[in-house]
Amino acid sequence: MIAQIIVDVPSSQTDRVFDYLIPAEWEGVIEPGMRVVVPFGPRKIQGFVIGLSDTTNVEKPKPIFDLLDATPVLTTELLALGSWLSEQTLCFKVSAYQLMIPAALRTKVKKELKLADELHQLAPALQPLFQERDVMAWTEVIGQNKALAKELKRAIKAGHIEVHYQVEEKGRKKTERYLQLAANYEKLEPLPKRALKQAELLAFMERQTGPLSMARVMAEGQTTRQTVKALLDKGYLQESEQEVYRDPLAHVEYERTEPLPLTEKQAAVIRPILSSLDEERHETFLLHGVTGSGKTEIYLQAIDHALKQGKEAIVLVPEISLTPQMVQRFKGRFGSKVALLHSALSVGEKYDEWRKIQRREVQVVVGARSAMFAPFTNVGIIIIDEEHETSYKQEENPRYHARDVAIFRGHYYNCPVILGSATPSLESYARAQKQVYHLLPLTERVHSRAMPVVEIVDMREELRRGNRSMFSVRLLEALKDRLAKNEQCVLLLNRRGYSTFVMCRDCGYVATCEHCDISLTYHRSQHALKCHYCGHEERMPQTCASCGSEHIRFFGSGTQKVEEELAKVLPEARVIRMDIDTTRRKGSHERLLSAFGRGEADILLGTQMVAKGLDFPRITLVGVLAADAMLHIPDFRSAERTFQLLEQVSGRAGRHELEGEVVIQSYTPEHYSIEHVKAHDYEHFFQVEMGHRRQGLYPPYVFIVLINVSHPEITKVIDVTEKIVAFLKRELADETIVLGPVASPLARIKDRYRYQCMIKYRNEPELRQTLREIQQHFMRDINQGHLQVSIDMHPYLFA
DNA sequence: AGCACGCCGACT
DNA sequence: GTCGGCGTGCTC
Repeated sequence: MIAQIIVDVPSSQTDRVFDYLIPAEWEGVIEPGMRVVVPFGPRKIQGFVIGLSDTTNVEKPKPIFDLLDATPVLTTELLALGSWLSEQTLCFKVSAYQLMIPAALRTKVKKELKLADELHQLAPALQPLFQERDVMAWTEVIGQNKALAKELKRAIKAGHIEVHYQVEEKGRKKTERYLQLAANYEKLEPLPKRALKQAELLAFMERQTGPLSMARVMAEGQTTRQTVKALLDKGYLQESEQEVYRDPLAHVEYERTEPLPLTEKQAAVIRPILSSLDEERHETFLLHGVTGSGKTEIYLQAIDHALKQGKEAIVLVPEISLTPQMVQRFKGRFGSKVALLHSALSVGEKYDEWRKIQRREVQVVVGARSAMFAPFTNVGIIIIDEEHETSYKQEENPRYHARDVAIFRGHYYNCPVILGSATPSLESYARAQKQVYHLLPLTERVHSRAMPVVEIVDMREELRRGNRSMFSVRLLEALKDRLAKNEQCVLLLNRRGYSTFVMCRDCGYVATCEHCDISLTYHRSQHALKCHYCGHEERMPQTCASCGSEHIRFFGSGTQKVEEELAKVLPEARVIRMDIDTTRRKGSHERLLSAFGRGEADILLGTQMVAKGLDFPRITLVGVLAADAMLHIPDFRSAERTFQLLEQVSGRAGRHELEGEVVIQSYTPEHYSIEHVKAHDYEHFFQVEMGHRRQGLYPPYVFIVLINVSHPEITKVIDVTEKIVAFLKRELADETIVLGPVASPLARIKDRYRYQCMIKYRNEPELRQTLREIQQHFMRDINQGHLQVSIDMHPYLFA
């Protein structure tokens, strides 16, 4: 029997099937989707079995060396998905498969040296190495001593030392010690009279019905490790290891919730979803529901419907740790049927959640992007909440979008896919208009609550009137008003594209990174300058590096600065600040939010992270300090992102009985992305933005491919990019536009120069093949040189 | 990716 | 003469 294997060597030359012989004892045991260890050239490496066959063209296939899994880690469906994904995103097959398994299962190949002869046979220089042991890690010897390495090589050749390859898994299952009485404990010699503690423990154990974890024995039996050990040693107790799940939410209690009665509008929207479920028909729905319209309840009831059919559900939410309230709603409704997968979990915790899914111990997974690969086998419904969020696109290889994966799986299982958003991406909304997706509009808030009133303040006018502070008169008034009424406020400081850089006031010099062409960011806590791309760090300079002037200052406004200003103008206000600095520690996000929820602060001040998912009844004011910060980023989606952010954050106000108000400060209040927030008019914004896209030839009117080339030498980069552009112009259709080469917006990162070119096309059936040829053509340079060519079939980031 | 094989310069 | 530099090609 032959196993078809994708080896764990991410390179274009090994990106194909290799045939291996299945040893007789593993016939019928090895299945597609399992990981194995195989000999590959002189070494041993990991591989994924993707198929079985009776025949092979290989003359003398080598046998599989070892088996890593008892059950497949990849289902038949996931194997197909991986293959499709590698074609779509032009990544290696093995990279696609690695993506689908938890990090704890990734393996490392360890190279070991083993003494295979008598110690004295070895060259004298080598003997000290093997004095105490006969196996050692290759890394211990290599690289530190050239002469020694030479001797080693000779000894290996002579057969005195053998090289072994060990494939090792990174994560371990967590086990706990369990204790129980030994079967024959009554026949043992009685305990000595003075062993009072031991006698107590024995009595305690006699009262138990089954094995008890060590932790519980100590706590409930009021005893210590020494006492336990004494009884173990004497044979009264037996210990066993039991696997336990690391439960990230062990200490959290969830209140059980029941389905809420749906409003008429909600009922109208859920109907087509349920019939798609009942008819086992794949369909992609775009649920366009304004903030506060009750989208989540629709998700919950649709999932419930799928579960009742004995099926499973996958739910994606943007960076789940950011929305504890969302988690609460899922856990509250489905309890232990839910697994959570998000980036705040440790490697081990993620592995445990993944295994719950794999063993069918849960039926619902709620998670971030990668949760879309949950190894379910009977998916009934797939939901992507806040579908416009850019975090659903992975910005490293494999550059995939979770939405595309969702639709693949939806097709496979003939089940509905729901994309939900108050501000859908233009691509999705355009598809809904073309009836590719089924549009489900939900235009009213539940209980017909009013959308918050939006006021836009022109900050130029404010300046003309002599107000140089960062708060407009209107916003300050509103804040004071809420403080007086004991209501709560959210203040958003849009920091994206607006970092704190250091500039000389005399000559205009800006401190930049010496490895990257990008300005350094000032970090107050360490009084240092940092590069956000390579991590380079330097002290804040006293004088300008260019002209020597002492008038060097940092510009830009951080949340800390706003907090200080706030303390000056509203000293009585209690402020919670939420940004990268205050939420870095695990769980701090939840802590800050629940403190705010308990009313321990009046103002929640933060960056983008306060815009999403918050639902507190006492929030009646939302202030946006600089609405246009993001507008000037050179990205065709900047208007779309601005509108989305403003609309999202507006939605935090007045979600319950109290009415909400939004004050948006802007230097370009007439811009359509800001103006249309006023009437919460997505439809109009969409029309205007589509006009711009058509004019500039941007998605959804065309598809875009971004090719980024980087190399330490700028001449090489330009040369390669020019060749790529010339090739593409020759190969692709006349209507297709190839732009470039141009320097990337981040022209240098980590001492590598970066150039890019862009393809805009409508119809190119052979495109992926053409791009593969580029990868092949520069393979040599990529393999040995320092050339990198990255291809993004659907870019969201143009740096 | 590694690793071996193979062909040229500068050393004991 | 050999050691070791790295370009080239292969791994079932």
